[in-house]
Amino acid sequence: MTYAPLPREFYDRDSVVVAPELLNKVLRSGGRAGRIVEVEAYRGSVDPGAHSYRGCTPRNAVMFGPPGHLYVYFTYGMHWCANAVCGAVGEGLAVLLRALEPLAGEDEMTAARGPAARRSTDLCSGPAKMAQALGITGNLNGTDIISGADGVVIVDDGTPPPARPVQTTRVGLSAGAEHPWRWYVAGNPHVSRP
DNA sequence: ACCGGGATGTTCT
DNA sequence: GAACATCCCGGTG
Repeated sequence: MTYAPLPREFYDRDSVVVAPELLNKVLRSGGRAGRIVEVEAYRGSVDPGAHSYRGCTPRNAVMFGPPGHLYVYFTYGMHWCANAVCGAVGEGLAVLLRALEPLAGEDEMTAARGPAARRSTDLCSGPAKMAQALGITGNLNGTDIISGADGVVIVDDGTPPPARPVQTTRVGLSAGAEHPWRWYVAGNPHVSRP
């Protein structure tokens, strides 16, 4: 067991390459951790579904910064979602972390999620559920997930990515919905939707 | 099981 | 003023 943080070179590539390789890595936030089982790639100026499509704004500035940082955004008036920034500075690439299989801190996750989470598959089976379960909000936007200095890090525990991940179109988009840039671990019950 | 609507506030047109 | 990388609850079958 190595539990090595993913290095900068891992993130410094196109998000469409990084995304499927993030499957089966471990996201840790303080004492809570889970295996990444569902991701989506967002691709900047070529992707009308990406927040970064129309260029840098105060909201999406972190997406245009260095890879290996966390981009956290607020949506629908109540939900936070978290991405791993990829690619070179200025490209606006990121991978949305959509679902985890809980590995540690399940009691904290359950407390954070509230009464709606009755089963372990309710804890992190969606991007906003995952952020809520792990206590990730806007105050972690821009933090370094290579050093993990602010408590959030992605590590490799030695489990390889699935040889044959399921690839589909992304969830919840109007623009850019045709691109097949979502991947998940086949058969995993913690995925947001099959 | 599946579907429809409401919550709730930031961001950008 | 509209859209929004969502989720939850209550209806019906």
